Amino acid sequence: MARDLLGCVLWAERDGVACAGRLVEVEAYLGPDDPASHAARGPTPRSAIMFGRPAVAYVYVIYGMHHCLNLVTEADGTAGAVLVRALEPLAGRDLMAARRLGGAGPAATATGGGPRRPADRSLAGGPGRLCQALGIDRGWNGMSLLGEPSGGRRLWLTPGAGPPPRLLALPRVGVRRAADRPWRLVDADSPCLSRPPARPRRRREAPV
DNA sequence: GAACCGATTGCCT
DNA sequence: GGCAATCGGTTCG
Repeated sequence: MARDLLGCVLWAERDGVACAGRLVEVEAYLGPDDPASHAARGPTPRSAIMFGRPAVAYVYVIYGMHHCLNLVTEADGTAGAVLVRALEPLAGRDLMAARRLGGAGPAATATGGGPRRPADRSLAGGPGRLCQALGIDRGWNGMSLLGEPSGGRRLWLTPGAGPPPRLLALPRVGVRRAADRPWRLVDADSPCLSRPPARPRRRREAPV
C-alpha cells in the first residue's frame, strides 16, 4: 500500500477550501510484528483505529506539539497504516504557507519584518509540517479518506499525474526499535523530502 | 495518580 | 550537531 500511495495526490479541505500535495515520502507501520508501530502491543485506546476498518485517517500528537497523519490500510481486524511524511505542494500553497507561519498572520507572507514564508520544499516536508500546512489536528482522527464530509472537513486521494516516482526504500526516521526495516519509501527525485536521501552508500539503499 | 517517553521541529552554537 | 519545547498515551505502583 505504501508503494501504491507514493505519487498519489492527497487533498485536505477545510471550510470549503482545499489544499493538495503529491505524496513523495511515506512510511509503513504494521501490527504486533512491528515493534516500532503504535499497534505493536495490541489495540489500545489510541492504536485501536489501526486495527479497524481501512481508508480512514489516524492522527496523533507527537512531542506534545505536532500532529502526524496516517492512512489506515489493512482489512478490519488487522493493524497497519502508512505515515505520510512529506508532500510536494500542488494546490493551496499560500494557505499552507500561512498556516505554517502560525499566529504570524497573512502579513508575514508579504515582504517585511516578520518570519519569512517557508520555501515550497519545506511547506509540507515532514510529518508535523504537513499536518500544520493542511490544518490537520486530532479532530481529523477517524476521518474518511474517501472524501466523505465531516465537521466541515474532507480528505481524499486522487491518482498522480506525470512520470511515476523513482522509488527508494530507506530506514524509517525517528524510530529506535526495528530501525533496520527499510519501510520508508521516497520519491528519490523529489526536492520536498523531510530529509534528503543519504548519500548513495553501497547497499544502504535498495530500489523497489 | 505519577513517571516516562516519543513515527518532530526549530533555534542554538 | 546539540538540545529545549510540551503533552497525550502508556505503563507502573
